[in-house]
Amino acid sequence: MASSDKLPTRAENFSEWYVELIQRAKLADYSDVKGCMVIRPNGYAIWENMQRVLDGMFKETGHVNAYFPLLIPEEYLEREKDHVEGFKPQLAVVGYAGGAPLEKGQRYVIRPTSETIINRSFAKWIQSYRDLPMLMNQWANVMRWEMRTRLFLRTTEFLWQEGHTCHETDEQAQEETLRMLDVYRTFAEDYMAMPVLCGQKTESEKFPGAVRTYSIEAMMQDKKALQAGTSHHLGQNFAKMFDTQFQGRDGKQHHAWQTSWGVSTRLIGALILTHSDDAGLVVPPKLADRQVVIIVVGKGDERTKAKEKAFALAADFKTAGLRVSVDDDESKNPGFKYAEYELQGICLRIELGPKDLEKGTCVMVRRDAERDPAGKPKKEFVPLDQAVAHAQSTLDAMQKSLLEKAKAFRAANTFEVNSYDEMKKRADDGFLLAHWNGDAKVEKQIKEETGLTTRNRPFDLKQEPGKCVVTGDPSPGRIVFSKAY
RNA sequence: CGGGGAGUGGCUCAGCCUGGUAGAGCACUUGGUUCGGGACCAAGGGGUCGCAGGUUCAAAUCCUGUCUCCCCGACCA
Repeated sequence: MASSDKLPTRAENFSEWYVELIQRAKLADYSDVKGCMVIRPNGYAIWENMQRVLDGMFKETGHVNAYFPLLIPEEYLEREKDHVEGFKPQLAVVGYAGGAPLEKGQRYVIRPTSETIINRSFAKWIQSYRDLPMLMNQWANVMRWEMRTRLFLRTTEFLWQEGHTCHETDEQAQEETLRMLDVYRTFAEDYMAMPVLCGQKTESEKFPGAVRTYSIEAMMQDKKALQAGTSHHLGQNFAKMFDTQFQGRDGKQHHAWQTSWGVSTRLIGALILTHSDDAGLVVPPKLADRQVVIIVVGKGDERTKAKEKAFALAADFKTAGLRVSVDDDESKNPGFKYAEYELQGICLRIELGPKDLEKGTCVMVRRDAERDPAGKPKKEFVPLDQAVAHAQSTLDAMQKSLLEKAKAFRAANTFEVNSYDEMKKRADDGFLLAHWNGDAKVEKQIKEETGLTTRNRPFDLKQEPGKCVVTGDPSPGRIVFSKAY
């Protein structure tokens, strides 16, 4: 088969590699609706695994799921000044329904996020401090009109979860905001094998209507940053606009302190951009839809025997809790299948053929195995009776190794910069840790002149005073600058 | 939204300049031979040429508009 069947390499054209990989691995497809995508079974399966894990984590931290309407009265959004200002350019509005135009005041926006409509309900449900905290989450689709879209990373409609909580005090809301940020960090690192920087966003980068916004920021393989999740302390901003009040322990009425937090199908984009290679998709075992595929090799009687073994082996894998399938399709050559399963990101490939039957072994190939100069990955010959145990330990090792590799990559592409010149020179080099005086105008100037934006001020970055790289003004500590998605 | 590129069977593209009844490779279907890194032979199926107007006896081809995708910017998860 010709080279046209290969993906463009990351070095050749990173964007094209990304787009083609998604389509060839059958993760998603374009639709006829501008800016919207179809998530195909291979992609949706990853999302389902993410949902399952995250939902479990939300439940463990005391949250319950609910569902609120897709359509929000236009007027609700207008109540919170920053909120409407922030979202106005991205709204899709329903202005025609039931066969007739809707008057202003009757129109609906398709939710870009649900703080407003959820507060209408919270206001009814909360009377006393005894009703608090109220810890809720919804899995939903949202719509934000975008100028430029990219599969998974930015689409007009996307799937996400949005957590919304109410608390008695500022401190409790703050705790919740950070607790959920930490849940996101755990998920990113332990499941996605994607290291993230947890920290606070600047004023200009915060959520419209929030008091403070925190984010997890990851570094993609092209060294650009990706905001992978956000957690907001909303203060009493929405509570005041929607009268979300409770009678406190002091007998007086108080507005609730609120938080909201979300991650979206963008995480799938993050996963791809973090781990995948020139052969195709790489998915960490914990999130992979199919962890193991057993490919039957051979012909005639030998093939029949290999097939029997393969199904027996698959049954053992299933018993051990692994997600496995057998491929005994005779119309495709093994070589084709190897390439195809690499493209689709199956974590572990097992080859089972005549030579194995003779020796009582099978061949195992890790998706992230080292490759020789010809591009062939390293193969392991494993006795059949050790196959399950070996596969399990291999998948564990792969999960760890992906995280380590991503960590090393980030470390190798993170730099302290001490002058504006240096910052300009290194603009495309990754994460730049620089002093900045905190002035939004300077932040904007840097963005316009270099394309660099502030990502966040990481909690674990030691804050030592210094001088702003642009103005020379005092700076409380370094903040992360980077080009970003 | 600005600059650049592209839309022709599922995919990659030729044909367009110079209008005349739509092609190739891959993929797909069937049969056979193969099978440990993208197999081969044979026979088949599949396209209102992105969409809408216009010019013309005649439009994939010329003109106008429009939509979508890709790349580079501005806005954003």
